[in-house]
Amino acid sequence: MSHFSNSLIAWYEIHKRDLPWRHTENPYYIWVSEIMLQQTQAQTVIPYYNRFIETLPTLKDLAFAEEDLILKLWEGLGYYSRVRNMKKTAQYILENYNGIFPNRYEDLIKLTGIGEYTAGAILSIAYHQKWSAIDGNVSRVLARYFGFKKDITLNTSKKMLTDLNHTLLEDERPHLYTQAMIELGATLCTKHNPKCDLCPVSAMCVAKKENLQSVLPVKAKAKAKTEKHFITFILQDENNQYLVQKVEDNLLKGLYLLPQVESDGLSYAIESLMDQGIEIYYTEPLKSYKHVFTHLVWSMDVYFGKCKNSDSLTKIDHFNHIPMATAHKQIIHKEKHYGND
DNA sequence: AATCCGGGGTT
DNA sequence: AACCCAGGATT
Repeated sequence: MSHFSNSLIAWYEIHKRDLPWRHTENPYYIWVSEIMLQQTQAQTVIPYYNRFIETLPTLKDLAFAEEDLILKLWEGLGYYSRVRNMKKTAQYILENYNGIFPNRYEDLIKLTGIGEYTAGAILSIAYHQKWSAIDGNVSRVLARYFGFKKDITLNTSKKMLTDLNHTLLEDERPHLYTQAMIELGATLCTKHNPKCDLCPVSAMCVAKKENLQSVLPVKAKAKAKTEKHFITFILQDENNQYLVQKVEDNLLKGLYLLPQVESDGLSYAIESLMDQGIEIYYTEPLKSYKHVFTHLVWSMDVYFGKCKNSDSLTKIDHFNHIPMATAHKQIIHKEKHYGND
């Protein structure tokens, strides 16, 4: 047992945040929390986690849930394939493991949506097994503590960081070690302005000693975003029902969007919708909006429109009951004087 | 190895 | 505006 993990865990037990998934070791709940926490801050996850396990308290409930329901529970969290993969994996565990969540790495790593980090997190946190779980927080702590100066996103670096982590990971309390490393990265060893004066392991930290906190970890720069321009409609038919379209492409798959056409001008957009059987006979310009994704920016000129009745798209009375993409949910909210919620 | 996949928060 | 977040799948 290392001095490092002793100091780290002692600090963790005093200063850890009270998070809902820390009141359970049920592997189903730990799994739900870990998937939600992928690329998502803990404070954002809390209300989503509570609502999700209240609505779907068992793995079997998730396996049998409708896709519109699970996407509605995920609405606004992003990376929607996470929850579609969870349903698929819940069905797989029900059929192949009799509904018992697997507890071996070679089984977990085969499950859709579970990678090296999440497998390690479930094994260490739910099953108290000695497995590394290297996320962004842990990478940053390790890179600083050991003075690791290579790009941490390289595959070779990930292996080296896993080895370094194993030199610190103790046998007896892997569940506390894993969460403590993450907690340290999330609350003290942050990207900007790390609180080294409060850190339980600052004495031997290379970054602290050499004043490299703002240099480490080294990471490649992100690619520039491309921009796409759309004509977007809040569209009502002659029964005053709104029209929406379910996404079938990968981006936002399974969610609903307002009808929109990638175009610079209104006339082309109206023609394009006409080709899909949507006959627009009135339009009125509203505002323009921007929505930023990870690798993409949508700029949208929004119009209110009226169209003849058609069976081409999905008709709804209001937008509250379907999983809407945030890019359009925010437009609906800002333009609510057009009768929608 | 590079790219895709969301949305919110911080600096 | 740039970067990050309890990352994983696909190509």
